[in-house]
Amino acid sequence: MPPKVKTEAEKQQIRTTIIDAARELFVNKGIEAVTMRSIAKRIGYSATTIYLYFADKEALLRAICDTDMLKLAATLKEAMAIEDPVERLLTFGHTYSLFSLAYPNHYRLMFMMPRPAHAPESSSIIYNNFEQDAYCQLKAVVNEVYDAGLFKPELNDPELIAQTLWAGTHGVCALHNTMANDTWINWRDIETRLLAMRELFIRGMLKEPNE
Amino acid sequence: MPPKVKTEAEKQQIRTTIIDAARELFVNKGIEAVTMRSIAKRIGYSATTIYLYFADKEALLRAICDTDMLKLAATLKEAMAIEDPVERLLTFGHTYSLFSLAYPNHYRLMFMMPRPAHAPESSSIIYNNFEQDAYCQLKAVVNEVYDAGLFKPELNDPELIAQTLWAGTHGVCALHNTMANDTWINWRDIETRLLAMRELFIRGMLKEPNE
DNA sequence: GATGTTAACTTAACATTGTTAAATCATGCT
DNA sequence: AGCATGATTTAACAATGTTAAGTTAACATC
Repeated sequence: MPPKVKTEAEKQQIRTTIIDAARELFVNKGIEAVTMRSIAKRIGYSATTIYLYFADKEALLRAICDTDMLKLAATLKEAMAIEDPVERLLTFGHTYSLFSLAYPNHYRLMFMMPRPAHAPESSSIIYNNFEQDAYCQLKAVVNEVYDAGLFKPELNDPELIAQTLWAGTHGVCALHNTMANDTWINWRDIETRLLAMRELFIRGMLKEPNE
Repeated sequence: MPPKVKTEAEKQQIRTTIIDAARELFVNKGIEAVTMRSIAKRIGYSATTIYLYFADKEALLRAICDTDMLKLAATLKEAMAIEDPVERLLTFGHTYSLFSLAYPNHYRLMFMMPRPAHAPESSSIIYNNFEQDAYCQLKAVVNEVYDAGLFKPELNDPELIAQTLWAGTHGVCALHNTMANDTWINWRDIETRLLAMRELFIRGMLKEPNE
């Protein structure tokens, strides 16, 4: 029973319905549970219908990825309200970490799996846009701390600072994501490890109070 | 033409033949190229023969992983020759990074993909063994620096220090592994980023010369 | 030395996957 | 009424991991 002539808005609606179904499988059953047929069953469509809305599975996954990038950016934006720039930077990083802990599967998809050449125009995200691009936000926060002269004088490349901060935080989150259940390592509590990394940033990047 | 009755050594030989073939596909064609049939073709066996030596594909992959863990540990051991403990620690980390750059596919398999519950006895690696376990080596190096009193006094948990060092280094390596070709980020050179992380460690963890 | 047992290996087959080509089906237009 | 068209499904294909059922050759035993 195909009701005919779908408006563009209705098509978009179906797109998000598919994305939501895929995301649900994804979050609950893990990444390998996302099969085209299972998604289709969940929304009462046939598997091939998905191909009318997404080129292939890869495109669907990237669409999920994009919507969650937007969600991450929206979440991070809340940290922007904090006034003190240093406090804002630290909270920004911690919010990012909490996101990675709350949505481990999304985090893996977004930041731990190889992207296929990633043509930017095939993405619905506008990069270098403050509202949509979390990395852009990070750069902004870092720049404010930098312009306030609060980083150690040896550090003179804000973009490199941002990339180092990201790498350090990502390292804790990613190792936890992958190896939290590996018993051969006597892991400290994840909050402890995040705190240790934050303190490393403070001691290694920020000026001493008297400097 | 099955020549009969294989000694245990011959069986082990076939095991490593399979592993080597799988590794080769793996390194050159990427991780998704490792299909049981392609491995089999490469060594002139039938695909099902592999199942006589490995329970399933997962077990084969973990076997590759294990042998490369050993290779990593052996590589890292060279850094142990350095006398100055701080220099040794830094070189240790850098050697680790170079390994991750030289063998990105192995690195992904070893440290970026989720392990299935990872029963330690199903692994051929002896954990907490200095010769075979890279993390154990890291702990040893960190402990020496710690015992020499060269870390900042706030840092009083060597294992946490080790985990933070690992996380920071892993973060740079893993982000590079995943996103090196993402053009929406103005990546600094990978060597520059590794250096920045090392300097962060130095400034944030080690005592000042005059302390 | 014939015979049967067994280890090593292969062939055939199955279920599941992503994906495409062909068919169906309902609606809107003329 | 009839037809064109878009939305959807069914059927089918190729590839994958994996298992079950053979096949073959070496060894042991009589």
